[in-house]
Amino acid sequence: MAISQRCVLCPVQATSLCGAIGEEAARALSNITHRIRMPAGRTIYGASRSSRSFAIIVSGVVKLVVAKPDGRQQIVGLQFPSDFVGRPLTNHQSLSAEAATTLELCSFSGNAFEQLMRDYPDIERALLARVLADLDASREWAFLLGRTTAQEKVATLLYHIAERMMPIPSNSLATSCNGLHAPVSLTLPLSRMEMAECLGLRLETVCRQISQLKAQGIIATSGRRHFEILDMAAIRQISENVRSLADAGAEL
Amino acid sequence: MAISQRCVLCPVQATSLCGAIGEEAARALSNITHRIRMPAGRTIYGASRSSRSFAIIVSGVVKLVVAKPDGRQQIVGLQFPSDFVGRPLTNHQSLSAEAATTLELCSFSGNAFEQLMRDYPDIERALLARVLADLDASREWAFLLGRTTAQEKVATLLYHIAERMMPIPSNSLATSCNGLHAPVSLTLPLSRMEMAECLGLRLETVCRQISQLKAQGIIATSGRRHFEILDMAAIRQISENVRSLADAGAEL
DNA sequence: CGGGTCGTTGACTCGAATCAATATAGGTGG
DNA sequence: CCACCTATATTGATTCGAGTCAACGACCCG
Repeated sequence: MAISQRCVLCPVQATSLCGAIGEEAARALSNITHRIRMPAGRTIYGASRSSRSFAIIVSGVVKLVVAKPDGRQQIVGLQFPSDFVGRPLTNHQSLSAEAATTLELCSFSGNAFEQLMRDYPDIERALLARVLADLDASREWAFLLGRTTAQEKVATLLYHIAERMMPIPSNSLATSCNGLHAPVSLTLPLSRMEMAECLGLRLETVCRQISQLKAQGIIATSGRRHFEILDMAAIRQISENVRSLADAGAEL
Repeated sequence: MAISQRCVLCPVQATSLCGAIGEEAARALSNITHRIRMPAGRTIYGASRSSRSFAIIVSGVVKLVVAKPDGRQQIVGLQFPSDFVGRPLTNHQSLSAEAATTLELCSFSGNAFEQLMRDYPDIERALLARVLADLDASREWAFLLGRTTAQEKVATLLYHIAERMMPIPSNSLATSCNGLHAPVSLTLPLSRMEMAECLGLRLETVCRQISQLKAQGIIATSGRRHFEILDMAAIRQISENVRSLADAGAEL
């Protein structure tokens, strides 16, 4: 048996950390995991909660938030299914993680996981690879925050989310949009307010940019969170300067 | 002999990656390193240069830059003495690293280092710890870019640089400023333009904010890059919302 | 000492924030 | 199932901070 019974049906097994480590390590890891669900809005960890546990996202979206005493806050990362959530090797958290949508997590104790990292170097290696990718993504996002217009910010966020929320062939988005305009349909995991918090904008500005994209016939919306990208090429073009190497696999 | 002959005099040995790994690993690492110097402005690595090598900064400052074809660019990180420079575990770079000042590096081949990581898990562990700290710092910086005024940005940058450029007792800054206003003197490793690129501002805006801080008697300048922080408490206060856990050791 | 880069200051513009009013979605209870 | 109610979202009018364009000044080099 290659992978544990309980993992064989897991939809993210192949693309998550567990799929990047050896058989033995994967089996050891599966022994300390358990599935948990939580509703949107729940805080997974933060400056307050010090109980250390980590997780892999099975379904749903997690937002990483930097919040200051005066009320200002900035979403500094989104984590999607197959991403790792948590901050190993420290006891104090500088940011908090919240469920943006209903979540299904494959969760495990922080201490047990850190012991496993010591026992199985390939777990540590796989985590290092993910953290490095997160770091690249975070720095790419810094460019977005510092150097782009509101229009580019909103278009880029839509593009990134579309990219990560698409069903498998992970790069179907990049390829499909080179062909003709097959409209892409997606349900955003974020409210307008949360989009604004991602982008360093106010929610009114996000609204106006969305309206403008609609007026240009580039996107269409129905309901509050359902979007259709009618002209993927246009979205790509608007955000083109922001996605230098995004199609190479960086997260968020 | 605890550490190699050539490392025993190294000023950053204790605080860099080499100081966080075992004796045997440190000796193995010292065998593949060599000191190199380079002038300010030199590109260490980037989308163009694909020759993979890594380094630990002995003296000087490195800036990590995201640059786009249309000329916009954003500095997404500063690395100081004892920091690790390079991007292991990938072949393509999404950002470039440039010498902000004259540099002295302890450099080593990427392939040799990655082999060493496999042989000595504590090297991998130490690198993971550093990358996680960089990730925290990068996310903290995202808050700065997305949610603060020009004034707060400039004050925070000055504070961060002062923090990292201070001679040893690493946290002398935080403590000394709780006492009376012992003016701190520092030479910035950045031009106005580079400060602006760090902060997502224009250089004129950086100038105006510096002038304003001078007018308030909080800082004084002499020459282009020499600064004195006359009122550290004020600098801290202006940037207070930005440094939630900065004193806990995050880099940049 | 002279020239050129870098830094500073000023006048004006513009994009996003702010303040305010209205509209719609989507859940709740009747 | 429908009408209501409240969150959320949208749009409008205005303000304000930072950007832009331009001129001037100072530092540092040869």
